Amino acid sequence: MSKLFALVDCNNFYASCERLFDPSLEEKPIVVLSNNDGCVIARSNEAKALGIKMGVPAFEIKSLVKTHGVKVFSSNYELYGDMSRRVVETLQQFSPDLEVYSIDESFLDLSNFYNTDIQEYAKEIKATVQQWTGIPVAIGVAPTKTLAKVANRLSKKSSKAKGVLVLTDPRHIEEALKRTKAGDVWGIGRRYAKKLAELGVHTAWDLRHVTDAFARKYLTVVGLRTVKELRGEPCIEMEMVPPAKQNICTSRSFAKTVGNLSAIEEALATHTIRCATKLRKQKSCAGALTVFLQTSRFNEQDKLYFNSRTIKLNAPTSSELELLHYAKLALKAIFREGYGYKKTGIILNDIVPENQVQLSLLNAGHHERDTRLMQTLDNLRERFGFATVGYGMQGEGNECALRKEFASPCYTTKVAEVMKVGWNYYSSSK
DNA sequence: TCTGGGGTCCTAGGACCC
DNA sequence: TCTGGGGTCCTAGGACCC
Repeated sequence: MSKLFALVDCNNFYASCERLFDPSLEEKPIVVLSNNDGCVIARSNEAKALGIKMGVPAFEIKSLVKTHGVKVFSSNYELYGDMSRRVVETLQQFSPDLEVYSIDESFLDLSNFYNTDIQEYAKEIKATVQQWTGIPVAIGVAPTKTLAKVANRLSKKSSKAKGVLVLTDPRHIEEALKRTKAGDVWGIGRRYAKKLAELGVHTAWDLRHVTDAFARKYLTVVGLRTVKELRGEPCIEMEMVPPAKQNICTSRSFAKTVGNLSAIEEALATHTIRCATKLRKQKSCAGALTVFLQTSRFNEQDKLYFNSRTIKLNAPTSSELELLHYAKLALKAIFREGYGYKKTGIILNDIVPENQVQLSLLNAGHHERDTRLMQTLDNLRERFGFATVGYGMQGEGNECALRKEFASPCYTTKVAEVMKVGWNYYSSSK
């Protein structure tokens, strides 16, 4: 039986979310900025029409913002996460076989609907999401995921499609691939697009017709899969259950450069706690951690520095007390006086399911006590917000604090009662 | 002055083993 | 003196995604 996939993609997702709470923003240019209000990561159609490009630094669009009254927002990931969940819940009404591909995209397996009027069905999905969540979406439907991506993209560009495009007829597929640049195909990035152009492959239609050997040689087995998918042969399966992450990372840039160790320690402690929380959420333990520290990539006069340190743990753990202890050691090992640092972060590696961790007699007692404490902390943070419970080491200084000049109002106010546990809790009690 | 954050997969090459 | 070949594991680097 033939396969059929839909890709549902939220239009200008973050910008659409911000617009939801303020109807006066309808048809106004909106941009959403990255952490630290650094660069543009989402734009409404009106902002795109002004020529504001994805990823440009915020300071470069200042005059455009002023002259055209562009509404600027700092990013609010809690809001976007919440809206994303509502969109997914709505989509689940239409097919139980759903893959959440990213915060604003989901694949639906519609193979069982092959003989129904798929165009009408897709239109109904689009209208329902709009009505239930207020988020506009575009839908592409095709026999493979890669072709569904192509369809989705064209559905937004064509005024006739109005956000819904079904590609099943071979003549329509040919037309679509001829109108799509090779570099706009899912899996073909900037480097490959350049290389392909040098080899005479310019459109998705060209790419569909390269030989397997050519694809394998220049694009590896991954690219070969892409080429086959363009031919209509499904190679990329639905992933209904997201696999556990093999690496978990938390990092942030500082609003200003920072030179002293204790301020960086505070920031790293917060990153470590966030990272450990993600780790426990997927019920895993980490066998190693990597801490990195770097100066700005952009400031050419200043001395550049990047360094990282990996520490293997005696046994996999999800205790943030233990992780904090080693993160601090790793940071100390790579910190050098005399630099203006811009970013630090932690990566948890060698991740295993928590129920696979062998308890040695040595760490068993510690482990049980830590596990109970971590559960308590997770519960408190879940109920009252992440800032509820911290440690002395996180400090109150905000030398490394994020800049968020354009935050939208906080509709759900959180209780912020700070309970302090000493920085030395772990090491002194060991 | 001001430039994000968080992931995955593949390949080539070196170390090491028999 | 003769100096092979196959396998595994690990890591760094490069490519991609949103």
